[in-house]
Amino acid sequence: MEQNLFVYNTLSRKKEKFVPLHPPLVGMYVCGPTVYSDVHLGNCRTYISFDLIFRYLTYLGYKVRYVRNVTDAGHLEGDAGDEGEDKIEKKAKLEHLEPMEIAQKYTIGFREVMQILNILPPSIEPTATGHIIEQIELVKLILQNGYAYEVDGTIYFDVEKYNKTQDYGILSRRNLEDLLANTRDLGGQEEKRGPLDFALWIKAKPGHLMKWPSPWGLGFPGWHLECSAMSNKYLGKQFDIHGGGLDLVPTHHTNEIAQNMAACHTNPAKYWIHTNMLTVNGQKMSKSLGNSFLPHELFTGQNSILNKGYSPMTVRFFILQAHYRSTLDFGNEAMQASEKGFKRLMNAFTLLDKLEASASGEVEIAPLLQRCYDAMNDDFNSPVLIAELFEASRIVNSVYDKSLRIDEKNLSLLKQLMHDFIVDVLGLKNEQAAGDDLPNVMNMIMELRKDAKQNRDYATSDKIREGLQKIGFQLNDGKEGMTWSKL
RNA sequence: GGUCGGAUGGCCGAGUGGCUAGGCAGAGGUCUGCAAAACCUCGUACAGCGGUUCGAAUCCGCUUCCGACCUCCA
Repeated sequence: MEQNLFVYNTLSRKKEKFVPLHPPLVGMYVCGPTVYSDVHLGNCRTYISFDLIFRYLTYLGYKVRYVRNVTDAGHLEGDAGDEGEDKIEKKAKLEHLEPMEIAQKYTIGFREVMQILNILPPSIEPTATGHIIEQIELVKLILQNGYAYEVDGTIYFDVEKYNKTQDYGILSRRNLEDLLANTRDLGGQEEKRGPLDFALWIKAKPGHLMKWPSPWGLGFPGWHLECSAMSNKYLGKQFDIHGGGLDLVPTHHTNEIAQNMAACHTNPAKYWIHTNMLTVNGQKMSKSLGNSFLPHELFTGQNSILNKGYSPMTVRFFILQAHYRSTLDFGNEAMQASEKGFKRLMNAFTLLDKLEASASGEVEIAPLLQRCYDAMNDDFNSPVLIAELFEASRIVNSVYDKSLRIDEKNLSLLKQLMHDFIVDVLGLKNEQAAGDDLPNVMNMIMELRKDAKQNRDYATSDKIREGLQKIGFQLNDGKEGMTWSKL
């Protein structure tokens, strides 16, 4: 179909034409959450962005295998190599639970949030603990190829040796000298040959709960290893897209590339895609800064920085109104703007079914449709797509008001356009989820009000309208009769 | 401190050499019993200072401010 998709590649820092390695198949790997706490809204932004990408690629007809992992072991507090405590294990000790109980709890919570935000499940959602064998095999391979060394049951990746033949900073565009010059002395790392070396496999200390037997004794895998092992297993040595948050570039993805290069002699992904951060007052949303909040708090409005709650689709719409590579600043004013805008869009989308075609028309939808494609083909530019959908909404409203005529052919094209891009590509859905009987009941009430109006009994007609308003329904008098919507 | 990125109208946000998105808020109008919605019109914004150019918000340089990464972070 449309073969003019351009994708921004972090490797080249340019937009590149998207050409899959094995069309029509597309392999995409996205770094998922570490399940030791609730995901906050900033995390959600990344998964919404990749959901958009997944949806659009699928819409274009590609057969996408989308792998998004769940990290349930190996992610340490402070990346001091082997000195930090496993995040999940730490939490488990605090709450007197099994580590796997922690992982289970937050995995379920994560999936719930994903579903509420209408984020499609990936094709495969592998866990680190489910792939210990694959990770051990990968460590063996890296050792064999001479890019790692063992110190008392812990295996380190030798960054400086790797950089002699490869470019360690290929993704982050930093050279080794600069990196070395800026390394902090964190102490407790005397085992390592170089300050940048990172652990592939870590010896379990006495009392460590999550550990597995390996050729080097009881231990557990390092954080970066799982993604290399699992992407390799499910997508092959080389696949099309590897993604994640921008903050993963300098460490996690840099080390991932080094691991794959050392083991398989190839950069795992052709296109590296990174999503930008969600900010609050210009600052990155993060747990440590204390400016993060949970999706649930946003939906209910129960957080001091929120002046009210916003529906999940409003949140999704808000996020899609910015391009994934730009920072997006969160604010109550911006949320309210999105809430109204989203309502407007969905209102027009609903009205679409009531439109009547004329024998001849004054609008051509084809150019508008092309602009929708153009927007998405330009590195998944959802804000521009949304602007075009508002243009479509204007057409819908004008036709509904009889100030514009549309013929049969263009009307059906318009219907297809709005459905495809709103529902399939943007993944938005109408939340006015009317119960089965509600439309009939509302029609009945509107009949009564119509009669009252015809009898010039405005006291009654206003009473009906105001009464409905109080319980959350808005009546709108139009030329073509009354419509209603949920407030 | 090092590396990188950004500064767009009241707010959020596209764009990136000429045709100056979009949403929200605001002003005026049409419609309406009144509202609401919808439609039409409007505000002529691109941190500052230089430079390149017929022409720059868009390219180059400098300055100021902000942020990200270098500790874990989507």
